[in-house]
Amino acid sequence: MKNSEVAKVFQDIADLLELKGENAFKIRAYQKAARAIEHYPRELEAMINEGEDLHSISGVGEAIAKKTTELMTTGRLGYYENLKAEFPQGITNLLAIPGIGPKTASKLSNELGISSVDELERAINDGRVAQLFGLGEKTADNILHQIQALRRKDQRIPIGEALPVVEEIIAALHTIPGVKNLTPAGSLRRFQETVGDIDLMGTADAPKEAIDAFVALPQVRQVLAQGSTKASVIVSGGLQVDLRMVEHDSFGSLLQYFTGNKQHNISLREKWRKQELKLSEYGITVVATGKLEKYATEEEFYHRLGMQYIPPEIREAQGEIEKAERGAIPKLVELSDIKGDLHTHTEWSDGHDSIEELALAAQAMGYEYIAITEHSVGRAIAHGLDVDRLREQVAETKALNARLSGIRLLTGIEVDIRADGSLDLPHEILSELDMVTAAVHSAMNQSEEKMTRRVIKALENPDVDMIAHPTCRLIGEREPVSMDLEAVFQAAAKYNKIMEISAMPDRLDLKDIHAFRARELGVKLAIGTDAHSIAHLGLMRFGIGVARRAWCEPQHILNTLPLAKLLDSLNRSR
DNA sequence: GCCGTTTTCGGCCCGACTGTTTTCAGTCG
Repeated sequence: MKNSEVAKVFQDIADLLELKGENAFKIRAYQKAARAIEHYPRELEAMINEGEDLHSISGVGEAIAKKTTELMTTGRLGYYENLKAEFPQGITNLLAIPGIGPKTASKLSNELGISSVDELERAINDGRVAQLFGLGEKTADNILHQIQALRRKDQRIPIGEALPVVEEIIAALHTIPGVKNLTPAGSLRRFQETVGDIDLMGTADAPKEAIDAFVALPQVRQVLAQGSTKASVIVSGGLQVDLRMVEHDSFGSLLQYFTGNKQHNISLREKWRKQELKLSEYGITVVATGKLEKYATEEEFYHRLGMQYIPPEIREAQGEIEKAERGAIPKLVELSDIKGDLHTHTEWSDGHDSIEELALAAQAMGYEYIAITEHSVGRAIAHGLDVDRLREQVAETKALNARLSGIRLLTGIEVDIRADGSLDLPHEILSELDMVTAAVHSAMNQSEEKMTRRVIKALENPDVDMIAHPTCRLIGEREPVSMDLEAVFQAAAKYNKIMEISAMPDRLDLKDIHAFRARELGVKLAIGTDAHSIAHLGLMRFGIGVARRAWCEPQHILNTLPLAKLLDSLNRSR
């Protein structure tokens, strides 16, 4: 059973306990454990099989460890089954509707016998919901809107789609006088792979007037809530944007408060509450005196607490708070550390631009090198190269190297790994290239055992330097292939091969927690954009986001190396 | 149910907005 499935069971238990009116801290314990398990970089199933202790996961104690083991070994959980039997089936679906919490869901179930979204919609339409004590016309109407919105949008959107939207809104808000410091917060700032909504922070001479101007922007389609310091709106495209404004001198505290993640903030507040300090978006309040200290920057905020600054991408309650107190937060890799792109396509296969155009664009970005890695012959649909065309293309690349200065083109290929683990181009040609990247593009539904053997066989092949987009997932579209990543990483470490972090926003593959684990195991990583056009070279920042979430420093990322060292590291001696 | 620089019990983050029960509970992030 996958970690994500276990996490879902504990989240469901938390929902049911809420409906039951259980102790709020017990509910929170289950929610916290569910999140911790979902984001844990190793599969719990393997840990249990190897007799490892689950208590090492923060938030998992004796009871939840025991329940996890029962779930993993028997496929079911008695406690969960009993709990479910106490409620009508499907009732937790009501909790997924914004505005409906446990109290409202219970009321709907107990007084109107509602246990599904469809039933709820009917009850609103015939007026029964508005008549309930404590609810009313307005509430019923809001719920109906939320149900309709829920059906329109498919939950979370990839960060690659959200970032351009927020950048457009920021540009629009900059036209409001007295507004400064506009910055996305929340999951977007932490570079999580998908975001549910957009949290936007800013400061203003007069926050309330800025909020009023915000809701009047032409992009705003619907105003969900509006107060003196915050507003929530739906913009065209259906995305929810929450704007929060404070006065300029509190910006650091505001940004810290709303960047999260939730557990990072809760841990921090709990810790300092014991020291009689209250942390909020307005600053730090000394409880004894009631004095509020304001912080204009996050750096000052963390330093006041005797901690190093913690980069947003690693604020995930994964030990970063303790490390920051010891001064042990590493210097994470940055976009400016990147010296080149190791995964690009040109018009020779399915790319848009010529080799020269791509080379000049890379040079303009300050890169020292890019690898040209077309598809191989097996990818007919991508106009993949056979031996003859690849030789021609390599000849053109080398000619360009002779002509261009300041940028080095590496000859390469993104060669298909066939279903049996062999490559679809022969050693003779692969051995002539600067760099060989191998990737799975077919037979993706193989069993975990087969797929693992297939990829490990490619790693064992001396011609291969790197595995591209290792799990082949497309966020929101295609599930990752079934593969024992732990075994693959161990093979990659053994043979000194590179695993790619694909910066393509709908891939981000390896994903954060997998890159984290690979780094722990000593696997070399590289960030590639998989650029199919010049514009795609700019996607590198998304790969940097993943690498930072995986606690990668420059030395963990191969394409931070200058050209000579990179060539040494590839060690192909040709 | 978890956890420990108050360590095996007694705590457990903080504030904003909405609608309605008009002083506050419910919900959200």
